Amino acid sequence: MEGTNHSDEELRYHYKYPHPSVTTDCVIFSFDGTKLRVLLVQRGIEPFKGFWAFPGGFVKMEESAEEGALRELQEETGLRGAYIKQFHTFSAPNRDPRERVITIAYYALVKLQEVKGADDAADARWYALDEVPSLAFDHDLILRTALKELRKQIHFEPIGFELLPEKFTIKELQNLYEAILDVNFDRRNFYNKMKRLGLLVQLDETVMPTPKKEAYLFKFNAAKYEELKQKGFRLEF
Amino acid sequence: MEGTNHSDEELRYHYKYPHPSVTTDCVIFSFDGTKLRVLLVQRGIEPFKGFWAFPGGFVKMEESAEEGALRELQEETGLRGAYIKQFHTFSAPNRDPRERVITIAYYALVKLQEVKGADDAADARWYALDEVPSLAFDHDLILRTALKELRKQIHFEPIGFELLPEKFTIKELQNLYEAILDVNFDRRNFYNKMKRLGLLVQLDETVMPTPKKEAYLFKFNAAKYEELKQKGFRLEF
DNA sequence: TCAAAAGTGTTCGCTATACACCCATGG
DNA sequence: CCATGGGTGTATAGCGAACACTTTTGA
Repeated sequence: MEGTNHSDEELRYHYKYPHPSVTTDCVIFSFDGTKLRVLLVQRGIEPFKGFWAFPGGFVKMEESAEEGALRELQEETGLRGAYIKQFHTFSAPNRDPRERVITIAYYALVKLQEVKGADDAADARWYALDEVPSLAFDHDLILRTALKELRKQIHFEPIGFELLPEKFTIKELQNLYEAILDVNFDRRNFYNKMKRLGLLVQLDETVMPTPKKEAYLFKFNAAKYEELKQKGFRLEF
Repeated sequence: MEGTNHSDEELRYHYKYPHPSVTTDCVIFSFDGTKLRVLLVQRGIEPFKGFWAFPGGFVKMEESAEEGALRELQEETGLRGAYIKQFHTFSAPNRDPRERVITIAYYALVKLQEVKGADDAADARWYALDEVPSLAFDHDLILRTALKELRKQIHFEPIGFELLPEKFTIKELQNLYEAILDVNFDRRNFYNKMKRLGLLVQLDETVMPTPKKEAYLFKFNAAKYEELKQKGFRLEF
């Protein structure tokens, strides 16, 4: 395919061989306290007009794909320097009907309360995982792949904390792991395991998540994590 | 950068915006019984002329990146359908001094004895991991990343078997895992663990790896692996 | 005073780990 | 007959999983 439909004057970049377009797409995960959510934007133009898709865009010539993904993330959520991870590059020849587009896909983990303001755009919405509609292009596949990689990743690194506020209850942490891995843990075993790992610091503060009993707040022990990482450890869930 | 230095007639592909080149690079691992090895090819042209690098090439417009990687693998080793896995896409703007090149990197696991014939090319050589010289472009980084991902992957899937012949001794399997993970296991514990997992089938055949005592041959129990994968299991090493 | 949520243990069985014994073979 | 390598076992400690008791609070 020789470029797209523009007049000749606009086609200022010439190559001996055909070149694909390269984009980044960003699967932005957040956690609402109960469910994992992803940020989708509604397409205003064809193809797939009206369909929902992940935020994304072309990789600029002077930036790396990761910088591009961070730029997309910032444009969409206002966040700088959130956790992102490249998880797969999608390159099926006809994944975009217009021209050959290869997309380098990232997932991002953001704290919902840090981004709240930015989601008042009419064309952007946080979808719970079980409410995600059929998506544009191959974005269904991208989402499935992102989830699979997120679940793998969480066995090696405590990335769950990227989705929680600074201070959180054990219950919230458990809900998060259950939402990501789609399993149920025994409350008391989860507590014991976390205690043994030493990745949590119990604070003096408490909150009343329900009007029944107060619950301690915890924060993530980053120092302990770095120490464990040196020795090479495994998170088990 | 507006393409490379060719006469205008040759530059038949025109785009409104600059497009990067997209290549695949293939880190081909094998195992010689003691050490993990990677296949390197020596560059005949600038830049990095004389340096060693991973086999790679442009992704054709009608093939996916994975198909391109399989094609590279076949050209270099003669093997069709070996195990390959995409592990990262490298996109630093100046990773190639000529023009913007983004590379989708795969690692392949091949059985050395199936490829023996193909490595008589003067410009290709199997290097043991601790003998790998300084590589062209960012291929040092690519190798480090490939190894890291291979080590992760082996915790979830028994990909080690892709590097061994059909029939092998427990000792060979242990050597392989030790080479990949760069650790040492107790011979008897390794044996017990493998036995419990049920992923091995002991054959009636024996060999004499050393002139001391005969050793049983085993083969991989693929059916058992599929069964375990259904239930969701974890390989521990 | 009772139901519901949260803090904190205990017990049991399995597995990782450390370690031991026996057998076969070549020198 | 002994050194070496390989097959197979056992004891212990620690963790995962199942399960219990207590406390606090609002209704």
